[in-house]
Amino acid sequence: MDFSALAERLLPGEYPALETFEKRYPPRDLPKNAEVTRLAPSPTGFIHLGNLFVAIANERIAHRSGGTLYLRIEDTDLKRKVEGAVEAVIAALDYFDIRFDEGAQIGGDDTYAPWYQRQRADIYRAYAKELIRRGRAYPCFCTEEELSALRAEQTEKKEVTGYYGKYARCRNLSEEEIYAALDAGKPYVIRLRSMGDASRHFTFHDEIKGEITVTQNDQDVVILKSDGIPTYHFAHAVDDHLMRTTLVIRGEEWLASLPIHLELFDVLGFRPPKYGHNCSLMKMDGASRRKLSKRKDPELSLSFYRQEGYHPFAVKVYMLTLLNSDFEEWHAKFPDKPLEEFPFRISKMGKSGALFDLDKLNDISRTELSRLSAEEMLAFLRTWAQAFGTPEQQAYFADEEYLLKVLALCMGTAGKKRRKDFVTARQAMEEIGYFFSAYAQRDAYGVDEGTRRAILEGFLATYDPKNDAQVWFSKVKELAANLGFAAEMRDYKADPAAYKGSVSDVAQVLRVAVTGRANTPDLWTIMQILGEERTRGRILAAARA
RNA sequence: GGCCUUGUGGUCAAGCGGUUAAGACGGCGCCCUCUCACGGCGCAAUCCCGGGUUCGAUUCCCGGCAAGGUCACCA
Repeated sequence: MDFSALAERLLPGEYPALETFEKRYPPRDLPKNAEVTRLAPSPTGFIHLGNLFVAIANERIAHRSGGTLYLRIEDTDLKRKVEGAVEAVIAALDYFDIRFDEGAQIGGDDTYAPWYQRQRADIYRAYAKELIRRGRAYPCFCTEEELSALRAEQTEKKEVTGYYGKYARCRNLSEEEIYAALDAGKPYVIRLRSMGDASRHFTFHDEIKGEITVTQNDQDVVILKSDGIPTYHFAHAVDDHLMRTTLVIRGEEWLASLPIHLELFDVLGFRPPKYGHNCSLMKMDGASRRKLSKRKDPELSLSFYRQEGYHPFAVKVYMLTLLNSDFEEWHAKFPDKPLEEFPFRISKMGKSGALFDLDKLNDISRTELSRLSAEEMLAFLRTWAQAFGTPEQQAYFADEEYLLKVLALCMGTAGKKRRKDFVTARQAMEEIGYFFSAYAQRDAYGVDEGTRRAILEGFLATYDPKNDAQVWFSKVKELAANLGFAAEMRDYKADPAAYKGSVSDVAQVLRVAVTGRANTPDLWTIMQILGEERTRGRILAAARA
């Protein structure tokens, strides 16, 4: 068969010689061990936690090694295209400090552009044409129906499904048959003529998984779809070669198609990049674990963390904790060092899928937020409240001096003991609500009505906002003693039966009256912040209730 | 079902032939204490199963089993 003629018929016209691509996209001039990595999302605009997970790994490795991270858009499937998606992806990653050096909408070095695969159609076709010329690719006229019938037949016979070997009908079409089909205007795809044997295994070194056993590919995969646009597999081989990617870190769902990619690199005469297949994030679903799914799990969406008000830094710390097993220890040891200084290593990445643990994230969030100054916290809360807070919460920012005092109390004084009251911005805003408005909740006073009134009225009788904490508390103790409560905790503990309760019960009544809560930070300070008028008002109201 | 990957407490995990099998989260208890939070101390809880190899296996080998992934003109 005259393959050159066939190639001309299938992909007519002049295409650049393949060497011109090699010249146009020369090897990169980078330091010895620098890695070139990339993120290659499809333009759905939806970027989830799993993407972030892989993105952080790619970013860290590229930049730790003095290499390059670029953004390529895999828009070969029109159905996935969403307007504004690329900007959304860039913004979402930027929120977590992931910056690209070049790529779609980045504006860096554009030597390796275009970054949208649709704009590279001619490049893929040039390579496909060459493959046809060499007899390593061929047109396939099978229809979708025929293909699914084939699949059904294979399933029935318990054989491996797919287009391969004797099942690859169009692989051995005669010249006459091909041209007849072409003349009849039948639609077709271009398939790879695989030379592999699926019964043969070889070992492959994966940067994350180590030595793995892989079978050869024998599938005659589609490389050019009927619209002349390449499939992922083909575009991956061509682009990652031409864009001079050195390391591909991707989700382990790609591991199964690795043999295809390796054969493609081989038939194209390219040297494949190094690969690292990253385990995916899992979630507990009943008794079994499964991959996080965007339909079922709101916490997979990055917008979830924004809406809840998780600090991006905390999310990043958590991701890093899962990504590199020794990160947590390093971060605990050097909490003030920038994350960029952590010696991130691909060899430290885990081999098995980690279960996403919200408890752990919350703990990290608490710790990271507690490290913020009150001013930083305020700025963080303000940004969140503007987008997601209630109008009432937004009004908290009218008096920032007051808010600052509240935050300083809830976070502890810098340098001294830190509190960890805040997990997320949303929760923090709710937490401090009682400083601003009549609290919605009212926890139990823990004493009978008469006692409550006696405590409240007794407190009011000697309350003086000018008293310092010591004096204030000694008055509370005195009040406790007068009403039959133990003024000292140890007295109470020594002989509980001798008292109605302890000073803590008295304080509890005051606390609930003023804040509505059984648990708050230091009560004296709360009264100081609220001021005399509000404090008296609340206690009075509680005494009369 | 075929193929691939993975299997250390509830979760994340150190570990690489000999350990009282780290640490963190969560749980529980105690201390501190006006409550909470912080902090400190402590407790419970783990090497998937069966065979080998070896003086000795969590660690190496083989076989099960379980879980996950994948089998498109989607990426």
